Amino acid sequence: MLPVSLPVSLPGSSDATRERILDAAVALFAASGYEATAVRAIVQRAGTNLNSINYHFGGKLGLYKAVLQRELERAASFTAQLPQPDSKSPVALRLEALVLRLLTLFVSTHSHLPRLAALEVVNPSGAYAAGGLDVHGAEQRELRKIVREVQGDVSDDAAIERGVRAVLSQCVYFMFMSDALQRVGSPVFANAHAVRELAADITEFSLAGLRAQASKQRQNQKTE
Amino acid sequence: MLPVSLPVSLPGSSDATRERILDAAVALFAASGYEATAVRAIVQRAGTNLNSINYHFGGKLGLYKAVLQRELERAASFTAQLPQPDSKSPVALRLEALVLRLLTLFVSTHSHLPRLAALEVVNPSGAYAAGGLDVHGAEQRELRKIVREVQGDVSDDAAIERGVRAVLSQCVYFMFMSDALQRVGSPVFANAHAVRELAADITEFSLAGLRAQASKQRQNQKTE
DNA sequence: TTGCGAAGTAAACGATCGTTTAGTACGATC
DNA sequence: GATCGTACTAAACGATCGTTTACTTCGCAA
Repeated sequence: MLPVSLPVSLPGSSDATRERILDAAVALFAASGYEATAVRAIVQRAGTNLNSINYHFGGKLGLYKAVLQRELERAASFTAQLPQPDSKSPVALRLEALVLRLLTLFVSTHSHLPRLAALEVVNPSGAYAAGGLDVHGAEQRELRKIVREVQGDVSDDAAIERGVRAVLSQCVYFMFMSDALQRVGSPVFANAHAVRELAADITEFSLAGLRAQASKQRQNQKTE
Repeated sequence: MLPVSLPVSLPGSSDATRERILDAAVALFAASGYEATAVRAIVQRAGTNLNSINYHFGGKLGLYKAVLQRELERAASFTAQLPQPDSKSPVALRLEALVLRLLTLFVSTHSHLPRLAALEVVNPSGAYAAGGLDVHGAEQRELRKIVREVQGDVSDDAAIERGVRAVLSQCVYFMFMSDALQRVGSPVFANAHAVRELAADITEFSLAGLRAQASKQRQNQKTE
């Protein structure tokens, strides 16, 4: 046998090492959180030296921030290619597209981001900005718009907040619970079709809920 | 000055020391989770010796289990004195009472349990049984019953699961988010009145949602 | 009075943590 | 060809972790 250089797993250049570390780190951070993950475990998984994290990322925290940034970018580019109806479409359709977008952001089948975000929300490490809730800022703004539209004339700030919370809570639920549900054995969303069905169901449920909130609000305003 | 024995902060008997440790531990565990909490921090806050945890609880894990058990018992005795309408009351009333019970379980104004449970769900320590989701087993069973009742004739297992998930997700939302919301500055439920209003809103929203799910189900069955 | 066990204290142990320091290999540059 | 900066390696450092061991105190029973 000729001493050929192996095509895979070679130390490679700096960029390759960086990527290997990032790949190992995101898996471990997502599994156990920032504090509970040891840098020795990361470098062992990545097959690099103990010092490589400090060399390439300036330390454990720097690596963690790099991991978060990469996952955020990946998630953004993933949701960017989702269908996005224009603002003239019926509300029901726009709401369903938005719910699907949120679910895609929150269900951790292809991305580690939901898991990392859940860990950050429950136990913030400070690497996220402030509260770490601005990940889906654009989605939340659009949701507010849709809710106002459904509520119609009786819409005020408090009513909008109630509606947004009701819809959003059904989506974030999976960010926190998808791993726990899988752990218990409950069926989790294996394919994109199941996620679309879930989005349709949440939309159905929420549209009726929002209208009920609005009509209740209309009653209250009458009695005043 | 006579060498009088100080009336407060005396080491006291064993039971008093145990309670002091438990009080200090539950606050720190709830703040940072099991792993991130140091036993040295607990004993410092409790004003006891470093070895007191191993002496009274057999170790850090034993203390954690004792903390969980005490919080579970306290929460159970707290929700036990909540209004519970009999099974002949209208569904809307029973649903609202159930939602209020769930919210009381999940909003961490008077108890550390929701916070501990959120940390356990996202990052299980193993001290909880299996997945740690059976805390509200009785409530979940009753919710299933109510959902079936609202859905009426079109109710099957999958439909019930969808309904339960929709209602439950709006309640668990606060278990995970109440601390994060407070951190961001969003108004959180200071008094029992606000929680009751929230329960009424969730009930209103969910009842309409459940009925919409059922009528959709009815449509689907027709077209088959 | 003696002995004993429960409660509390002080000190140290071994393990693990993230980081630092020192040193090597090597291609590019002057 | 000497020099420099990049990538990588190996070893050690200081701090912190949970736990263990040895010891003191003290009420109570034999």
